[in-house]
Amino acid sequence: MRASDKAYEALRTDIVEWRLRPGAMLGEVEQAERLGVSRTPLREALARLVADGLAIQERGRGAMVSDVSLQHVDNLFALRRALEIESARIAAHTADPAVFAALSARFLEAGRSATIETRESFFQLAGELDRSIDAAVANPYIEQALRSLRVHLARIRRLAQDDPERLATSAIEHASIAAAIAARNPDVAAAATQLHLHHSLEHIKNHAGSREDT
Amino acid sequence: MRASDKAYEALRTDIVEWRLRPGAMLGEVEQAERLGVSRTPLREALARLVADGLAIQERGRGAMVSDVSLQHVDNLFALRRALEIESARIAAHTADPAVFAALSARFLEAGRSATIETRESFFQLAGELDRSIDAAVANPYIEQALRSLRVHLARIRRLAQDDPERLATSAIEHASIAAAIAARNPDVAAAATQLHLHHSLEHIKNHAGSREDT
DNA sequence: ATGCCACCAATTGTATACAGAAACCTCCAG
DNA sequence: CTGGAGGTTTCTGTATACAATTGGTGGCAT
Repeated sequence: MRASDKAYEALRTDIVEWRLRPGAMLGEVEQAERLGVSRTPLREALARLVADGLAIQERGRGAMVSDVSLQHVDNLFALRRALEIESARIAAHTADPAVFAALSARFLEAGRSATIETRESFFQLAGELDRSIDAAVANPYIEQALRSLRVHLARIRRLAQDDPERLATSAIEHASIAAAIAARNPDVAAAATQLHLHHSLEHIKNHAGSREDT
Repeated sequence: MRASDKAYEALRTDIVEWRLRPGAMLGEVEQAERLGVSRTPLREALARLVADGLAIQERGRGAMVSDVSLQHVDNLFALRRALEIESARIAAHTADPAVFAALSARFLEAGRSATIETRESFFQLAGELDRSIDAAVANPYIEQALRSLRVHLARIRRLAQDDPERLATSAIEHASIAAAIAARNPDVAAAATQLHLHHSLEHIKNHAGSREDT
């Protein structure tokens, strides 16, 4: 693996998992020494982070971890609506019903046994649905836009305080999306996605947690 | 201006305007000498092109200008539908009616006097509409996704053989979009955008030109 | 006391030198 | 004549040295 890739992955993970907080300065020399690479590959990594929108370049002072606020969350969900609803629609046209029927069943099962311990496995299952939709959409342009979007979503996930109740509801909503795609019904798939996004956003806005942990 | 920015702009323009054809290899040393910069900033420029999807990294052989085909056009328009329809919808909620009413009138005027000579001024007007919608949407995430999209659209524009008739029709379609936004009617704005995209895609697919010019 | 200018320190931006890896060509063997 | 292996060559990937720009700080003048 290239050193620049290693540096990029490390920095992105640190930012997404809030080890590098918004506003933190990313000095080239400092980060290069911390990650054990030279300034050249680290510079490339920083450029990619800026392109992703995870950092912004502060002229003369280096790169800074970009800010997150509820206003940003609204903006992010507007993009999410545009991309995910259309993706669900397309997937409902092209998907293999068996794959999504199976996913739907697994979501229903996850919804029945939702506790705070199953949180990680639930997110993994949601990731599987994402990948299955990507595969059904089969559109590299949409895929790239979604990949960029999901990085930001993973970062603001920490803003939401997930309780078992919300996880269970979310699982059922995911199950509905998968079921609609399996049924090859684009309108229902779009509606289920829109409903899920609405509830998800409402939950974040109503249960925005403080950031004093970690 | 930084040397890396200069190299990026130069290469992007060369690719968008088909001076660098799909499949062309972009050797670091060769391009660095051609553009009069060192390998380090050129490398950064190449990384940005790869991130944009205008080039793909060929392991061991450097970067290659990415391919364009009718299949890619379909994929690109699927993303365009997702982003532009939602953008039109949002703009119809927030826009200043006066701005878009004026744009609509200018599009109608452009549609009446459409010749092959007014082609460039028409594209400039379309660009103004894009920027006005961006300003109304006021969403950096969507804006970035649209910016990336428009680079690809500018490249495939050369695939379409624009005749005065299509330019006139397109102007009227743009006028409808602007008018719907001015009227603050999201559904009509979305419908007008969808119609425009459909016609635009149909035109490209039916009139795909050969690429033996320039 | 406050505002402005100049200097200084630190950080980014660029260039070049070096190392490692991959592709191509050549030569040999079957 | 064809296939494979080894070497050569050219490329990318990395490190480091140097230059230029910028932000901060201190002093001076008003």
